Amino acid sequence: MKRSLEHIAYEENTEALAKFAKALSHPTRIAILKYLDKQSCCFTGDLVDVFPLAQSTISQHLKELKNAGLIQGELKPPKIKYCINQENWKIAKTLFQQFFN
Amino acid sequence: MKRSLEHIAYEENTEALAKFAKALSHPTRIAILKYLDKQSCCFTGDLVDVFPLAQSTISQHLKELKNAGLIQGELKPPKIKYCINQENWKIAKTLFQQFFN
DNA sequence: CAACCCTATCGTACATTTACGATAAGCAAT
DNA sequence: ATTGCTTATCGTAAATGTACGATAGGGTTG
Repeated sequence: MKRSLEHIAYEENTEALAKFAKALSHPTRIAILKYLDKQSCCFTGDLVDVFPLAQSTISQHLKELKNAGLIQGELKPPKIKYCINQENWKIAKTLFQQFFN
Repeated sequence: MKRSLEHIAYEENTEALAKFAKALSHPTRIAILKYLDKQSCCFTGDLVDVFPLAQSTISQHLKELKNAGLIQGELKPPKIKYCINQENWKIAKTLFQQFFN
């Protein structure tokens, strides 16, 4: 990618906002979050039933949402229950609000 | 990418939101929009001076923002004046607001 | 029309994303 | 310990994204 070696010094919160936006940049992930919000929580398998995507693909999207901090998983053997991470959700909400004035 | 051939039928606005989020998914584009908001408008050259990026790279980012509808360009020969596209900006704002409840 | 300024586009290189099937890993129950 | 269920991870393939330098194009001015 021939990137500049030095890191660009962005303004406060710019990168945090970009990171959240990136997590939201795929319609499937938006849809997953909408689903989570509606159901309050769900298991990976539920999503595999809802979307015409492979289980591994869903798992990958969940991983990205988790990495962005927008969701969190809780072990409910043999399943994993995913919920919105309310704390970070609020942070994201605030960042977008501020950004759009 | 071995994509599914058929298009997934997402809920209303899901793809529109993802498209806006994608435009915001790079810190440089966020920074450009913040700059545009502060200055109300600017020329490509201004941004080339502000960011440590090649002119072609800046131009590419502007193109993506334009494709997403978030900015618009106006010919002011020999320059091009870029401004926020207020109409679509409002739409994006509303979509994010709705999404975050 | 020639020269100039500014910006877009082209060509290229490499990283990242998205998708799949196959396989591994974690845990409960038999 | 083995089986079964669920989910994550691996390996792979193709598309997309990000960056650069070089070049082209559009429009004004000399």
